[in-house]
Amino acid sequence: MIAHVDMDCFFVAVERLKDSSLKGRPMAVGGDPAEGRSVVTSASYEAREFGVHAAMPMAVAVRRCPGLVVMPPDFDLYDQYHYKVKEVLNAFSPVVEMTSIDEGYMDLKGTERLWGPPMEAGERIHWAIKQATQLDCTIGIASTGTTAKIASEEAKPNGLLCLPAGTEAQFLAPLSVGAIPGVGGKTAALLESFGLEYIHQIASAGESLMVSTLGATGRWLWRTSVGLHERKVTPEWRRKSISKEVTFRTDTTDREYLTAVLHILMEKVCRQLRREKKKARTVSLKLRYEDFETIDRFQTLSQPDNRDPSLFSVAKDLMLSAITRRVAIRLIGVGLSNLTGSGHQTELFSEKRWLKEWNRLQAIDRTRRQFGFNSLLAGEAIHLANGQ
DNA sequence: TCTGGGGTCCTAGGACCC
DNA sequence: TCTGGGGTCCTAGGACCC
Repeated sequence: MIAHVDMDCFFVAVERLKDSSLKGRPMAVGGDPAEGRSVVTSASYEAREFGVHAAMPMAVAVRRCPGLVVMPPDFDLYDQYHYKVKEVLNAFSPVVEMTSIDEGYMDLKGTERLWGPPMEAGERIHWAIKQATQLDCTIGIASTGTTAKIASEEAKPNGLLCLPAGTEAQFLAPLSVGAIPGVGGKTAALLESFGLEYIHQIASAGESLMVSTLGATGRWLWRTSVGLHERKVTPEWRRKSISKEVTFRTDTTDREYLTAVLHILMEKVCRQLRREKKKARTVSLKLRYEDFETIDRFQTLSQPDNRDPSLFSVAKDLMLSAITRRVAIRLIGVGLSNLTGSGHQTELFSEKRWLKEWNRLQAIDRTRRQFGFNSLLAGEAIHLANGQ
């Protein structure tokens, strides 16, 4: 059996540990509404009663819920609690996969002798998390990870739902298709256009009909609908990309400004790349125009690299050729993917210049760790750091 | 009402190779 | 004249998740 553990209103709950006067009040974690262009990251149940939910523009949230308390996110603290939760889960099973900051899967196979049957294990885990963090969570347990996740969603908040093997389809039947992880608004609307509104309707449509109309998507939808879709629990997660993006307070057409911001973003992304001892072969650039049209441009290099100057020049060229419209830009982002372990063995010996450059960047990274990011900024980024 | 930032995965077409 | 089939890599776009 697989357990899915999901922390309840995670960010809000952690904020309330810091400041207990926030308990019982409608609150949200997210950007300051006065700063504009921010969004709700996490909303308390009290705020949800006013129609406030995650991803809602903060300006709208404040309008809907006068008196909403807004706290800025404190990701370092959330990270600490994330690790506490992970430690608890690891004490119960060797096969644990945290899939985000506030949820994870664990395989309960072989834990019965220690922790009892699934329901009992679930109770112990629930209690242990509360002891270790003072936080509430909800646990779903089922024969597959996907069904377990749906179960935990249904059991919120502070719940525990264990589906005995064989009862999955019966549990899933009355739920709407949107309860399936991976089915968002667009897919739900598409399914509805076929007359598929509830999970049991997908189940009774049959596998072959689902496959013939929706291909591979139809297959996993059908398998999910009858509780057969497997989701493996894979403990070692490996990051596949690193990216940074910013939305401007005011849209801009100024290419020098865009270039300078791009430079800062690339420095940050490269710093993280080197910290993780990796190299990247693909550089990506993202732009969002003021009308929300969003484009991506990619370039894959023949050799992986981790130095900002060369990666920046690729990103800059991508940006200059990507800007084709005369519309102002609201967001710029840069990403690195096709990551490999830094594997600098060959170059290290064959190319002295490369080695020198690498050592220089290492020194810069060290300085920044000590004195903060803005203590060193190269060329095009400098005027921004000087408080423009 | 006016839309963040960090990610993953899927699809589809074109290039290229055998 | 009409023209395979499969595999892999790359790019662009989109959906989705927290």
